[in-house]
Amino acid sequence: MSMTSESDEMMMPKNDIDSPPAADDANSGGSVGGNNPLKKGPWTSAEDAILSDYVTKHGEGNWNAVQKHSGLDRCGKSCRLRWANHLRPDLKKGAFSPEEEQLIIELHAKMGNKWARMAAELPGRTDNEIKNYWNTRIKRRQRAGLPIYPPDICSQPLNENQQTDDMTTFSSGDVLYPDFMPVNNFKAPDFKIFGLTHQFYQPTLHDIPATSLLDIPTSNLLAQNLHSYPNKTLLSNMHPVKRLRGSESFFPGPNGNAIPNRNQYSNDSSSAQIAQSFICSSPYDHNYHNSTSNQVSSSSLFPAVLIGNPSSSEPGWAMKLELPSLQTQAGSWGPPSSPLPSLESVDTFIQNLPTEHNLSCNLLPQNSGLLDAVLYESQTIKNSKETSYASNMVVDITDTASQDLHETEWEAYGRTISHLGHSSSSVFSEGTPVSANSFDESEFLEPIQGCNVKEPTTLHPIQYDDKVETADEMVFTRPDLWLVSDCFGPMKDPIRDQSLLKDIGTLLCDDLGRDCKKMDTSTSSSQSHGHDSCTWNAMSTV
DNA sequence: AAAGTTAGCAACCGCACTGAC
DNA sequence: GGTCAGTGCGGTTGCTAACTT
Repeated sequence: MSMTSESDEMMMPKNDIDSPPAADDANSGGSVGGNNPLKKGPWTSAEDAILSDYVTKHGEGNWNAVQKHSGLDRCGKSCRLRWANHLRPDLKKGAFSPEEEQLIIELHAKMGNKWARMAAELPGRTDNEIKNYWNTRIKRRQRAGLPIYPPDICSQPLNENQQTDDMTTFSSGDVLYPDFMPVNNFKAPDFKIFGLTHQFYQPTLHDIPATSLLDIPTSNLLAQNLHSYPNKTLLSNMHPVKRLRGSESFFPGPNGNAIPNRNQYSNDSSSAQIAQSFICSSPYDHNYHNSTSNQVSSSSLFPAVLIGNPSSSEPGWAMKLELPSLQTQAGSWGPPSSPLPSLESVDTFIQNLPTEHNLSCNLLPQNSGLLDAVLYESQTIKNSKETSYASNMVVDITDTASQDLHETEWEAYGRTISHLGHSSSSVFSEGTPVSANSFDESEFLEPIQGCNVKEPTTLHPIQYDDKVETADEMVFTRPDLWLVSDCFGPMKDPIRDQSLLKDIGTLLCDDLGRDCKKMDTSTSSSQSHGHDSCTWNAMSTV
């Protein structure tokens, strides 16, 4: 098929011209947008000749001048497109070769929808051409029920340059997760932050409140995260439940070891049941601590991933599977046999991370700056050993009555005033948009509190990294505190750290509230998937 | 063979962003 | 800091060829 200019010499589509051209408009030298009507539609060979001649004589650039001086009734942008996509002498015509197709797949796996960058890697090919090819390919494979990325692509380790590139693009907010751009109200950058979180501290998946994860359309999570891991392609053709069944080592445990899938997920229990298990079984469920290596509480698994929606076998399911995003890193994380990064690889990754400050600056694309302040503040406080801490709240965190303390603190949490003067009390009441599906306070608190009630009277040691954190180092049951504990290491000074953590938690929640406010205005119509995405945004940021 | 449908492609549009002035 | 040109990108439209009924 050809729609080249050779065939459209006589073609004059009905919409070809915006308005009837004046006889001598072409040479009037009128400015763009003036009285000079601009032609639209397919280019004729005559126009091509004019444009080619002009560019040959004057070179590329200043495209509006082309329209002015060449006599073409085309806007500069159209001229540029025509030249770039069809008239450039170095353009390669015809179908993509298998090598080119392979390269496109690989490039897309690395770059996502960066068509121009991909085109730069494919001499003679244009970004538009690649985009059209890719979109067509997606549709075709979607129809066929095939994964977009072949297994060999998914399992290919990335070279160091790629990793570096990914690190730099990490902050750009538009590279790593291009394909899970807002889909069903789930924003890609949030996941990015989530991924970072797991790199920033040791991957403790139970840090993420099940409630927030449950909000995310399963297909998104599965597709955008899990299936970005090396053997996602294999998984993508499986029923969500079967994936769990088939993935022997699917999620990293608290110490980075893969957690074997639980047998209970091998049955045909509905996703709702599974989801319920996550809601009720939080990180604070003592079952976690009592879990054997083969019998891990569902809370310690990556919750939303497991909440596979059986209905996700719809086309959209496959569609969302081809997400390069995390793959760019996941690809470097390990062989296909270990879908999630090994602890070693994560450690390596962490070692390559920039400084904490850089992290906050570069790796949190959507941070509002408040998190920077938090990190900066925390580091400042952390570094000033001799500084007496402002907080006078003396808490014996090893107190056997810690459960009461937890609850008390949790209740008081909303009233905490941070060092920056932010009050978190308004986080949910003011900052969070309240709707039937949105993330409201009670919805958030209840599961957690309910789980807090289950706080074991006997705290079991938790294997973390190379050390065992004892109960008195891990008394906090709030996810934010737990997280921060992970981030900043074991608490050496319980009093100081606790106050610090409270501040950070408060600030983060304030940030959450601010984000929610912003998003409330922009996503008010897209809250049909449980909690609004800002919830996930904020929580994943945490 | 004709009509209807679908797939693929070229082109356009709108928006966002960057860099030069 | 504002304006403009250029660029990149996602989404969409419109057309034609191929396919189906």
